[in-house]
Amino acid sequence: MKLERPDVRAHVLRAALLAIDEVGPDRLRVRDIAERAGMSSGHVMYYFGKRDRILVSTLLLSEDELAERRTAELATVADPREAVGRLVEMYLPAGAGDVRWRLWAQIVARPPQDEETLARIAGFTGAWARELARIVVRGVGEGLFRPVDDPEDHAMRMCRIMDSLASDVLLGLPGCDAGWAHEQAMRAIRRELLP
Amino acid sequence: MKLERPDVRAHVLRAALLAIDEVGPDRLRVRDIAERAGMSSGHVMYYFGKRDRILVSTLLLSEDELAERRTAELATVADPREAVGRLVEMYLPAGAGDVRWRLWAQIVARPPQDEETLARIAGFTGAWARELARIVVRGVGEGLFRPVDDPEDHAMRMCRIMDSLASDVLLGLPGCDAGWAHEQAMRAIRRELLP
DNA sequence: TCCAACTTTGAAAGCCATTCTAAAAAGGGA
DNA sequence: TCCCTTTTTAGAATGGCTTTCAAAGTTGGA
Repeated sequence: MKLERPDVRAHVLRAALLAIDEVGPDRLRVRDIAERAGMSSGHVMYYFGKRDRILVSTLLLSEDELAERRTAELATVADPREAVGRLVEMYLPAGAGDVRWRLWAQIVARPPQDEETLARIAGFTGAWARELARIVVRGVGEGLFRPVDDPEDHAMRMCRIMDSLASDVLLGLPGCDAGWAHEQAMRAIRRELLP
Repeated sequence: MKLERPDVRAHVLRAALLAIDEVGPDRLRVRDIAERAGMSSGHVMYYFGKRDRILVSTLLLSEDELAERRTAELATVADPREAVGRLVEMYLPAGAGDVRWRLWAQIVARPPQDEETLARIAGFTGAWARELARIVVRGVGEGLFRPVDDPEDHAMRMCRIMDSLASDVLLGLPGCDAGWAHEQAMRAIRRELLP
């Protein structure tokens, strides 16, 4: 059986996700990926050209998948209050080793240059904010939340606060674990939504 | 003339700051620092042991110095409204290449393990928030700002929003330059302070 | 069946942090 | 001042990892 070019890429990215989970994106060697994908390092390079591009592509994949899971899962939550909690839980890192967030950290430390990738990255954060705004609007409509003057703006600010909380979790600052971050985020969000 | 041990370290860190400004913390080679400090690479390693520790120490130095400049400079600003603007300007990156922020990004991507360093890092962000809170309290006292229920909490949230804005600037997301970040930060802060 | 383009491998090149060796310089105590 | 010990310094050796390369293997179409 033979895999088409895009399939091989996807296969490599899954291997990368696995490998990153085990060794972390900073210590990740091309060989770690190649081993897990069952191919040679040179072969992986043939498909991606640069180690960095593997990381970026992996983040894009991971973020794409999470976005899908997000919309799917949030669709099943009727209560907006609960939906906010669920979104926050999905957005924030599950711990200091959270793959998705460690990838983000890596990308920020060494940002891609090409405009197209940057645009996609911006799109991700925008999508999260819009999703949150949608939930808030629904909650306001149902009289569960206090009206917000600009839901998009509010949502964006909340996502920004969560970004920073995530960063503290990743750093492993004393007392800053996943539960703490969730608590902090919820407090900030509730502050504006509940009187 | 002979430099004492701590002086040599400081000398190296200044060289590092210079070097980082020129090549960026990610591409920074130990040799880049050594050259600029007028010593051999081995010698630099003798003092720091690991390249990573140079980066961490450089961030700590840079952050210490900025904290000093901050308190010095803010003491000269009478109007709290102006002081807030000044603080925001000092906090946020001056551009995508901002040394201090690129160092932060590097540290988050590869966090130090030792508790003492982490505690110092946490201290920095705390100090920023306290400084902002102090200004806000003063402004409230003078009747310039709307009263805030918990100034520390407000300040921390604002700093978090700025962290995330900084990250967008560093990434070089389309439209996210230093001016944009300043504008966004000010809007978020004013939102709660001005009615 | 044969050719041209694409895949795949494993080794070579080159770069860099880190370690090591040995020389040089300081610092004291007699 | 003269040794001896400790610290500092330079520069070369090591080992690991990305990236490049050359050659062998496949595929698909003419």
